[in-house]
Amino acid sequence: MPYTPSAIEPKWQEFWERNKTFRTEDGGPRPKYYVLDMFPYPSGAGLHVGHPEGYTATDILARWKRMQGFNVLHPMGWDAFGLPAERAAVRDGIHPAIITKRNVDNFRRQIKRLGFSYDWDREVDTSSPDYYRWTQWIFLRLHEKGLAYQASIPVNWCPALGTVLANEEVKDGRYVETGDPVEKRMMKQWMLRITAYAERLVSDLDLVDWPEPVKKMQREWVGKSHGAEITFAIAGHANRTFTVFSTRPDTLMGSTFCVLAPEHPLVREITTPACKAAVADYVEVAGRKSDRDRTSADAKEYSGAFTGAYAVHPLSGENIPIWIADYVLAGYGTGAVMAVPGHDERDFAFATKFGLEVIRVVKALDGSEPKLPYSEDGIATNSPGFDGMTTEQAASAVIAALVAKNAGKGMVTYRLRDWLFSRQRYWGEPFPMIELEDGTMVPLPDDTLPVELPALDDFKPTSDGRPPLARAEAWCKTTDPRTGRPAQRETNTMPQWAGSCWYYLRYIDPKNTTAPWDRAKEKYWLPVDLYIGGTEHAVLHLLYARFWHKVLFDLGLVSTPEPFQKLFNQGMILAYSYRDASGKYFHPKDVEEKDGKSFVKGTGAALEKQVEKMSKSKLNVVSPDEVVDEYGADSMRLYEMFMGPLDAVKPWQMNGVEGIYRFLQRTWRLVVTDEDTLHPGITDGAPSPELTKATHRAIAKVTSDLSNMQFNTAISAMMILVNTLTESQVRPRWCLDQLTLLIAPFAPHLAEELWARLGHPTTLAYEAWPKFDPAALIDATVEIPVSINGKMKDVIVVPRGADQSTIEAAARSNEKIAKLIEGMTIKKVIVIPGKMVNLVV
RNA sequence: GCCUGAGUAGCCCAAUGGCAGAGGCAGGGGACUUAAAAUCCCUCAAGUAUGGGUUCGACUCCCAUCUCAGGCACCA
Repeated sequence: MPYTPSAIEPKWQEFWERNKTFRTEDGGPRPKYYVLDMFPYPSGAGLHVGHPEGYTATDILARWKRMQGFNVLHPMGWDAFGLPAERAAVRDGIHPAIITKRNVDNFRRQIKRLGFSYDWDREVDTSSPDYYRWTQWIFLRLHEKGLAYQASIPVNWCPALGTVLANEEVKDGRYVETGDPVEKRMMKQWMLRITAYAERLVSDLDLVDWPEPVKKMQREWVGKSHGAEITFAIAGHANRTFTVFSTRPDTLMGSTFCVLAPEHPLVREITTPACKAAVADYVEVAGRKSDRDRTSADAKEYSGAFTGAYAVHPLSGENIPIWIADYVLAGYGTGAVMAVPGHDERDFAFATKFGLEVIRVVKALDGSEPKLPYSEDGIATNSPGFDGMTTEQAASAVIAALVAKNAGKGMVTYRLRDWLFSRQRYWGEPFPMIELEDGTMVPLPDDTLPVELPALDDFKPTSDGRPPLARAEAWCKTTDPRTGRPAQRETNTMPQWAGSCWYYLRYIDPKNTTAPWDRAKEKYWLPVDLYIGGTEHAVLHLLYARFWHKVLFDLGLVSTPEPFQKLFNQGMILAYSYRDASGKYFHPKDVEEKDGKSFVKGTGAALEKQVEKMSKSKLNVVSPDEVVDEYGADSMRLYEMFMGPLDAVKPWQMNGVEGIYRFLQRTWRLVVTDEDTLHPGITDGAPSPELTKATHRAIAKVTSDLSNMQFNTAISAMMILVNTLTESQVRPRWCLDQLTLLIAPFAPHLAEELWARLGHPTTLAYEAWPKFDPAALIDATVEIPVSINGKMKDVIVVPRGADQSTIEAAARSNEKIAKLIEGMTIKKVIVIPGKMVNLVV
């Protein structure tokens, strides 16, 4: 029988399912290994080939670790709450739960076809009441700790979506997912006090084995900065002060004016009558500007208005003017800055525009006076009492002087803001909170959970702008279970991030009905040993999940300070797309390529070929289904790993799959003939030295590549072994067994089938991983390149372990080399035993 | 603008500072076949983005530049 994935793959998938081959026990003598995928949002479009990239990598490692004797936890589930299902529900009039179930079923089907060794008994679904009951439970713990609160704040309101968005979801004034514009609105919202964990979210990054760029992005997101808080009195307003934050307190003596954000609460009060009109105008204009306009990079045009008021410089006692300008952000720090135009680009640009005084208070370290604005560190100057000090010394001295005058102190601030945690949506976790008649918001007791979503058939916000849940009037109207008094349910829901903040914990104990997870099981399984997913979650998901985990840690509910010990980001898979001169895209099946150029089939019109992100509109999406249909799951898996390093961005090439398919066929034919018998060359005898060595070499290479997650080169090593065995008419069973075990994590269906045909009665999922003998890899002789002036000229063969003089003699007596060096003086000979010889002439 | 990462045959990609090639695709040739497909065998090809530097020796280390990808961008 020729290699027929469509026959053997379903067979083994059924076998694994029927025998619960991959069911995981919680505990036992084997060491544990928890390998986790970032679970998918089950979209209506189904899987594309990017999803299984990470899943294949984790599956290979999971299978490999099992063969190495680890107790492996490898689960899968669904991040099932979310906006797309709700929008589809509004559009099609179908309940989001039904849409979600349909999508989940499709995702599960697609994933199961790829033969991943998940323990499906642990599948979780964040939109199931059994799951979100515990999401609500964790929210109550956050609330108890004072980490969840309501506040009326300016929020990012997205009119197109009819909901607010977290700061992280907005970029350049638009929703990052859809590009819909976002505007500021004051609203009462649930907030989570993630800022209380800012310091630990930064410092604990030292505890984990994550890619440096991701750590950096998280550090920058938290944005820790050291400096001083400085209080300014206001001339003529005896009881009024304002506070600024500065990272450069050493430049305080160079502060020639102050700037408040237009929204600063003091603006109205301190503005003098003469300036009132101009200031009011400016506040109005600034308020109307969108975030996008206010921060757009090209709009380097500074604007502002003078309030007429003066601040008292805390050290010099001089009066300096107070301006307002929208380059000072109301939401960051104190919403006010001391302007040091000599040493800050923005202040400099502003001072230039409005003719304000600029003075130098920092010289370069070499004493020179670089052009202003000069924002590097240096030596203080023009700063009575601090002259001659370095930036660092001056900063501490200024802080000390401020402390003495009770006008400031050293301070650390963070860019991180509290997390806006409510959405005006239907398809999310309801808050387990009720509002009493007196307006107080109180938590529901744990034993009333879950607060289930009410049945609705219209998921739009109400006509008066309240969230969809407000439509469920009977549901909203409730009583306080403690007092029996009437109450209203909270109608906001949690954002999609909520469910994904703790799913890795639920996998540990997914069926527990009395607790979110069992403590002993948690202690056994955590932390996650390896977490693989895309870079798109480098900040948001990972920061939120770490925050929740730390809260749970402080509550004694989890035993590790960090949830994910090692993180790895897979690179994105791109695809070729074809576009004609007018910009119209063509599907690859309508394209033919000739001499490296692309043409439309039929018409012959010339096309541009480029590599782009897969997208429907570019007609370049590849679905795993089509690949599995044509080549099988094993080819799909192997090709995804063979394309290149896991973390590289790389283009999908269908004929690359073809090459992999051919490799698997060759592997198959080593063992099975087209007549469906065992290959006649298979023997039980000892393999030849050559085949022994080739096999040991493959074992060594695949093993070390797997430990470094270098799947592409591991596959290459297996190809070499297969090619070597193909050349041989004698096929020692030992070699074939070893090869089958090596390939098992990568192409498990093929491996199981060959394993069975080679006469093994049980699954190879728990067979011991092959061991190699380092001695078997050593050759009796080694080839050593000989170069002259660093250019390789010939190769000599010497016994392994030959000493320098032997090698040098061999090199000099080599016919070709001897001829080349004839008549030349050898200035120097470099011999690295076992490596090379270099003659310098 | 700033910070990362990456540029190696036509393409995807390998190479502890020591023979530029492991593997795959595509191309060429051959065997098998009535023929084709499939299969098997053989084979072609770049000197590593560019310019400097360190070294006996550089794809690898250092500096500058270019291109691409990703992240950040009034955060005081």
